[in-house]
Amino acid sequence: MTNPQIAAALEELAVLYQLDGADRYRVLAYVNSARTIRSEGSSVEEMAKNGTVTSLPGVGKTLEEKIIALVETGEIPAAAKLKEKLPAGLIEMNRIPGLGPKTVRRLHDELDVSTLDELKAAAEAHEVSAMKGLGPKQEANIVEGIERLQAEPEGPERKRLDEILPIAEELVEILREHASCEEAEIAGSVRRLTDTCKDVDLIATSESPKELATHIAGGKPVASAGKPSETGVRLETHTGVGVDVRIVEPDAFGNLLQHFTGSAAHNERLRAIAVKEGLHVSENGVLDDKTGKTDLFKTEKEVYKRLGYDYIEPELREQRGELEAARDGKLPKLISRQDIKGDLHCHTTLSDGHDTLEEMAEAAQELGYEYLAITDHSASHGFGDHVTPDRLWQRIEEVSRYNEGNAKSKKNFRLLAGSEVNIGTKGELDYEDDLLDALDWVIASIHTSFSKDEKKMTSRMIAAIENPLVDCIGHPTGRLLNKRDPYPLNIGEAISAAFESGTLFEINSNPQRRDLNDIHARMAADAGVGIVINTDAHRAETLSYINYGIATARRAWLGPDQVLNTGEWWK
DNA sequence: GCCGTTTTCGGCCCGACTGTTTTCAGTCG
Repeated sequence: MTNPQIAAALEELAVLYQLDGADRYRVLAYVNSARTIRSEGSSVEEMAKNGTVTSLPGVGKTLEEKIIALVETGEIPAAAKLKEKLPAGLIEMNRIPGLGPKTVRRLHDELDVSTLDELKAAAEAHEVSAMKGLGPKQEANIVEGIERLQAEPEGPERKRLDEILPIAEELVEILREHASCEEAEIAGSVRRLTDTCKDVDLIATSESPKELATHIAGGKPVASAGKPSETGVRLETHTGVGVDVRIVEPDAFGNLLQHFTGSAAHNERLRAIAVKEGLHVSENGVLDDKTGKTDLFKTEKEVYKRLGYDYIEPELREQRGELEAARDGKLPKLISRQDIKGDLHCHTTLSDGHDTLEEMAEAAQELGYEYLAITDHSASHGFGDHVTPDRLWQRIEEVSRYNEGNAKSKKNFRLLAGSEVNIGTKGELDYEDDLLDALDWVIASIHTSFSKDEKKMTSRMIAAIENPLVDCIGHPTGRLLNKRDPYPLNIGEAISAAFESGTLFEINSNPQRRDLNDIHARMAADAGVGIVINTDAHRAETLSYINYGIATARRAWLGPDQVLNTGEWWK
């Protein structure tokens, strides 16, 4: 059972407890433990079985028991029991925006409704607005919410960062162009550069906030807008992205930016620690119990300093140890775009790429790189764009001639002859050893047979890792964001094997992949596995995807020393 | 349900908004 599956089961139990009227802090304990488990790199199932799961923060004796029952029997007894008592429809009702567990429970008890259809019928018969504390607006909201839920049962999909970032940047420019706008920034998960984002948070300072809110509401990308107010406005773009714009007075810009950048978990921990020191942190400032005074700060750096921390980069604010590190002066120096000296994974017209070897080389030099590995697909790629051994031998010659030409003109740039070879179902590669040996650089990737079980996939992967001719594993888990789950793989075992054999792992920068992800990349680097950040570009323009890979590396706490293509070509 | 330099019980982050109410509970981020 994967960590996200365990987390989902605990979240469901939290909702069930909530509907059952449990103490809110008990509910919170389940929500928090689910969050911890979701961002844990090691297998929580294994931790539960070997008795170490209580080492996770927020997981105690009771949760340990429940997790063990879950991984052994597939369900948590307490959840099964509550499900007998509370119809499944109640969990669905809880997903109606604006409707929480308290109201859902009252609707069930007082109107005897157990399904979405029954609730909708009751609302349409105006039974809801007849209840104490509920009125016509709630009733209309319920009908609308049910219709939306039935049309789109999964709820709105989170957008990938590359789909949402350009919109956020366009909107923040529209804020900045207004005369009354002093400062405007992207906040929220977009600023933390997460893989996917639910919506866009923008913050700004202005002496005429309502005017600024009205201005952004009339922006070109905006399809609809709520009522602009003194504190901001809520928008929806033509592409269906929700946008929250928050505006405050200029003096509190640092507090506001810190607050709305999140993550929620980071801020909750930050505030909990502050309370012990008599400080209360919010978007409106830092209140000191001793003096009764609230301090406002123009920059985030000052906010963190006031609370006793070094400045924490947004990508690190995920409640993964960054607060402790910032207090002890032990935050890592993160990698940045300027550190990257070359790209070690791209495709040309030889296989399925759009541009020629020369065009890719040209683009790499424009990015200031010193080297670029040409890694077209291998002999069994299929789709009519496989590369035969003969053709790859020729390609090695072409690369060599290109480099000779460059040497004459004294350019500090070279191409590397490489390949992205397929890992077969038993871990075998699809070129002969002498050809692989003649290449400068070999990436091995899994492109077929994703549905084998974890044991088979792991041993297949480890066979490739242990092959001395393999330099690097490409997109190691095979996921496609919002499209395809990672194949089953024991990442911990793969990391150990890679460390033993000196094989590198790739962070694939394609924004649909970002694979390794932040959690696994941090795990691999902590275990001493070398990381390379590649784009897997299939055309010259997409060499710029490197920024997404760097974002993942930063979220993984990586510095330039842990990423090999920050130095000159080493082989 | 978890946790501990306010320790084994009594706390547990913060504020805005909404819809319903005349002071607030519930929901959300």
